[in-house]
Amino acid sequence: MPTADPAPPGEPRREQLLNAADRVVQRDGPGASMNAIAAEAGITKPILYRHFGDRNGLIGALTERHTSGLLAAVRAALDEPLERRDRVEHVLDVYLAAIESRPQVYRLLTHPEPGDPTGAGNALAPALKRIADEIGEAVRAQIDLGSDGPLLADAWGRAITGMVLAAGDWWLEQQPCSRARMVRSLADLLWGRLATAAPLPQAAVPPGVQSPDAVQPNRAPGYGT
Amino acid sequence: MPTADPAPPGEPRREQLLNAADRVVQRDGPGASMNAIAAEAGITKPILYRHFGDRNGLIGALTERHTSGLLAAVRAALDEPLERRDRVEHVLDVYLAAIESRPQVYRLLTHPEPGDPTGAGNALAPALKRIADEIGEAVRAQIDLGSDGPLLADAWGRAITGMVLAAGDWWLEQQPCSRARMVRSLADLLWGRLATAAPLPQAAVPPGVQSPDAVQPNRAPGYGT
DNA sequence: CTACGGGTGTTACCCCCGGTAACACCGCCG
DNA sequence: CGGCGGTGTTACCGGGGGTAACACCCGTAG
Repeated sequence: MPTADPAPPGEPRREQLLNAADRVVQRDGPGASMNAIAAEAGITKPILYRHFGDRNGLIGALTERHTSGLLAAVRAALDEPLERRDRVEHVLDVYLAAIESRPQVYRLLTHPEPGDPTGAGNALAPALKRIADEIGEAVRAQIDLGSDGPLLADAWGRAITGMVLAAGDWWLEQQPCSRARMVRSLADLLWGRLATAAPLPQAAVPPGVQSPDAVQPNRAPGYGT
Repeated sequence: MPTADPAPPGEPRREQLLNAADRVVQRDGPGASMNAIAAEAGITKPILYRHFGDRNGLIGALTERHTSGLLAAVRAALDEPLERRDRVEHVLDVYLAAIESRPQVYRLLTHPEPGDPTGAGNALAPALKRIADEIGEAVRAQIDLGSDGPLLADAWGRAITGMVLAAGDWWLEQQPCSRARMVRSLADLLWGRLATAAPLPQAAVPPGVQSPDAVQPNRAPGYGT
């Protein structure tokens, strides 16, 4: 009994398939099989491959949908006319709110399939790489970091994104506190509270210690400063 | 011609198999197949499964080996009697040095297989979770953060680990600067340089703006502070 | 000497996954 | 009418993780 679905023409086939894929991913998490997605769409695999080439194509198209919203929200938050601390908190809040509202989608965006044996650089999924670039761009445009600017902007973009990824993952899993408090905690970290907080008494460093042999580079050819 | 290898008894079988697995992972990266590992060891799959149960068992045993070294190094760096900034830089340097010296091992530790469809919390691989705990422990023991201490320690442990993971990944891939400079960049971020650096002129916020509607929680039931 | 048990090893198989080839049907347009 | 593009199918391939069943060696106990 083929053609059970009259195929509403208002929605092109591709969109239908993506919707089906979306449903399966929401249910089974990332790693949903092509068979499962095809079954959910009421069809068989080859059609999926015709439309999307391979699994990456499908997942890519799927993530693209969800990424655009998150990315736009982050970008907007980065350009908000607020004081710097408030702007940073706003960005953090936008991200945490997004992952809180749709955890499965978030997992799809942040934990792509790992398989590829080539090179490195898989810590950040494509969607997150774009966020990292966005943050780097904002830092470069808004903050004066002297001659180190370009390097710091890129490095910090990755660093902050990874920080929020890991912390957000943990927060989502454990729910140890409210979102607002999590936002403040992370902003505090970025604001150097780790550096300025008082030491605990018994942990005080014996006075006179400065910086003996710490951080002696034992490898790495000397380029850069 | 079986029993080609006289099986040196000084090294129990299990260690031999792990060594073979190690070689394959160094060559093929994580995601090396059980067949490949078995072949490298000169045997066939069932023996591997007898010794390690399943793939996770093998990979687990393999990571455990390498993790212990890194973890011990980080722990030692965290307890170094240095000024706080130097201690943090030392920890960062230890991590970056480790991933720099053996990238494939590092990839194995940081990017485990992603497949599991259960819950969330996969952003940090087990090895990194342990590092995160270690950092949290150090923060809790060494720094006075008032009543927020426990929460901040755990959150920051994850956050810092994720930050270094993502930044380290990028640094390893792009090699944009020396290791020492990367260490300084990240420490600068943790030291609040993002907060204190001067704004670029054209990005100045119109005076009078304070913190209007930023960070308005639109979801999340109100627990926590 | 025989019987046993544990460790080592094998072949052959199962199921599922991603991906593809080959073929079939419908409907539209020249 | 003939094509042609889109939708669909069944059947298959190679390779992945994982397992069942069988075979061999060898040291030890009766």
